[in-house]
Amino acid sequence: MIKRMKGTYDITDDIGYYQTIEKHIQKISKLFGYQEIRTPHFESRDLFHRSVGADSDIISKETYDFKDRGNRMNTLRPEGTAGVVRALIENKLYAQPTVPQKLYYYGSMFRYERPQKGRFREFRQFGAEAFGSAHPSLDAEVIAYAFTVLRALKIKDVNVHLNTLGDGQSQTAYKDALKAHFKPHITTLCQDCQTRYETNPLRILDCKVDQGHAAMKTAPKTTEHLTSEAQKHFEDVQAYLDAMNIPYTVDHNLVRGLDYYTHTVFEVKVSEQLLGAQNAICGGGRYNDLVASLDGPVTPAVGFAFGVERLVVALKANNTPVEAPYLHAYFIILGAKPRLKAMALLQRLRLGGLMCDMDYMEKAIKGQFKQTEHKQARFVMVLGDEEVDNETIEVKDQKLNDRFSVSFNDLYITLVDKLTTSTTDCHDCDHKGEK
RNA sequence: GCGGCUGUGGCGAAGUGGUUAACGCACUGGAUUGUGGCUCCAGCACUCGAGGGUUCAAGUCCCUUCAGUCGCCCCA
Repeated sequence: MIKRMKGTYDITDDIGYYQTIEKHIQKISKLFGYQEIRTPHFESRDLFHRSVGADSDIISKETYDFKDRGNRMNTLRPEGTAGVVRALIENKLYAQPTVPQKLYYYGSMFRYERPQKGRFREFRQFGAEAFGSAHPSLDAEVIAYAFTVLRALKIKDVNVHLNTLGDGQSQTAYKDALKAHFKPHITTLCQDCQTRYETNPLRILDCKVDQGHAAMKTAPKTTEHLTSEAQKHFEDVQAYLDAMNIPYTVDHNLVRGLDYYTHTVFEVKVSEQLLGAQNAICGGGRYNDLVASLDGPVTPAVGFAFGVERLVVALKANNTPVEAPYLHAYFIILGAKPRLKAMALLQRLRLGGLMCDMDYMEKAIKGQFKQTEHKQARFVMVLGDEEVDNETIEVKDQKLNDRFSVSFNDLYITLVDKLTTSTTDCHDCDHKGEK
């Protein structure tokens, strides 16, 4: 038997969680004025090397690369920002009259990693990017946008961690200061931190092993090396967040793994109880230099990305109700002539907007009734020769535990009437009940 | 790339190296029934992730491998 590839999975019973998430994403994105963009699942390998950073873990050991028959080097996208930026430049979206350009995407990303809770090799991200404005109010809007999505999904216990990396000037000054600070302690740091010292000294700050190390407490803070503009930007972002009542905590140890961030960075975490080790559900920040570094015009930008699988885990732990399979009506068929009639009735009801189904297995009546339970049908009808001859059928209302007879002619209007006047609505469909 | 745990029918889950691999749910057929839902009867794994090995004998021991799961690194 051929099995699915490591780190992939089939969405079957959980489809309701994804549909719920997708529905809310579309709705909230419209509220914030963001338009969907769909870009390819694979891009030139160079794109990711130049955007995410060739030295980053994602590029150095996690990409799916393949050479195609034309000898082109392709890479399955490991994240969404690079492709969106490429599309912005290639399609000259930056020149469009609506500014800033506010875009969102939803789709699969690919990273070659060991799977664990909330982590897969093919996984989905929902992300947003806003281009063209360096104003701190846009940083705050993007964070509010992410926060509102979580609100809509009713995910509790979320915590927005906020930090600034400053502009390029601030970053080099800070990195130098960090290296100078840790240099005398280097031999007492953990193995990972010793390599981090060379590759990315910022990462030493959020090391779990050296958390309690004495040198950690006295380490210089990002804020101490900010230029005055960068400092002002960070304060303004916070002022806008305060004005919008978005809760956050400033976390000076927050650094991010992608190379392109400048100024604001943030992460949304949920409790570890819910998600385990991978409790960062959303990450993002400002990247003012990326568009230019990919040969576009100088274009400041800010964005975020959600891990959809992690949202699903959180939703489940939260017992958030999601859409479940449901039918308005089910026909139980007894014989060939009734089957013919049922097909005709079914088509009419379906065109009228009712979700209907019937037996196709020639099951015994007992088995057919079982199906009505599995498929959660509100109305159940038994269609035999007698019913066909009389053009009348008895309908069982499973919800109100009621039964009544109607002619075939009145069937549709009667069912619609019942669906729209019952005291409870009939799940998520076009026939909402009046409450 | 590294470490822990796990791998028995559609699902859950027993199984001190020794006859025909428990049981529950689900499913199928039948009895009963006011057209099912309760109850009763019957059926449903030549096989224990895969491949080797030890043994008279292996689901049970050993090795290899694959997969799942959780953690490290890193990230969503």
